[in-house]
Amino acid sequence: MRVSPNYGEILQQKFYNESPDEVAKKLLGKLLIRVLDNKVMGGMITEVEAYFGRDDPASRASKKGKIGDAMWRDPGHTLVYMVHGNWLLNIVTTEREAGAVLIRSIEPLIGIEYMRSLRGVKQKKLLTTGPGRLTRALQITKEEDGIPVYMSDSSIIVLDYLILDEEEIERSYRIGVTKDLPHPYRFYVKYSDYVSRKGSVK
DNA sequence: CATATGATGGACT
DNA sequence: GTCCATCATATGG
Repeated sequence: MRVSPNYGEILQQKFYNESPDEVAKKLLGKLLIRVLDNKVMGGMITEVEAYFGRDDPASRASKKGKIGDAMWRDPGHTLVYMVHGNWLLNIVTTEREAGAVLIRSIEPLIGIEYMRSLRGVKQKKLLTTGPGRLTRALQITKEEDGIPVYMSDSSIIVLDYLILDEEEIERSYRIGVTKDLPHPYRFYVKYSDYVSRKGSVK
């Protein structure tokens, strides 16, 4: 693990213009920033999942509807939609193929008390570990759908921070999907406590 | 309009 | 581990 020489800089749009699994791994260790009511909150991305276009039975892009259509948006834009009563935050990847990265967990670093007030939980661990918990702590809803995360005046931004080595990244099958691919597409920071579930693929 | 379906979370045994 | 409240979509009558 090392700190990126570009620490603190906004990741450019081209960062997202790769396959979902590549972008997912690269996003681990980066900073997710949320600006709301002249306040700032966020933390380090610790857990993500990659979703592809066609040939991915778990992806909404393989089905009809506006969520699937949105996965053909420009890279680096948010994609927010509701599942099981929770808003889920994704970032759209490649311009050529449908795909997105689901942000599942972050380690709270900035504006922790503000996030706590929005979530109403005592434990820091329960603040932002889990895709639904994360969006509630950062107050992300349909209002935040389609935002470019590479623009400095956006309300959701991703900044450069850490660069992780391969061996610091654990992988497993995606959580909660009914039909998964025969390949692990969930990635998380191995030694982080801020991960919704541990466990790897054999 | 009615109902089924989740990329979930929280309460509970 | 199990159960079920949750609610935006999709789909069928």
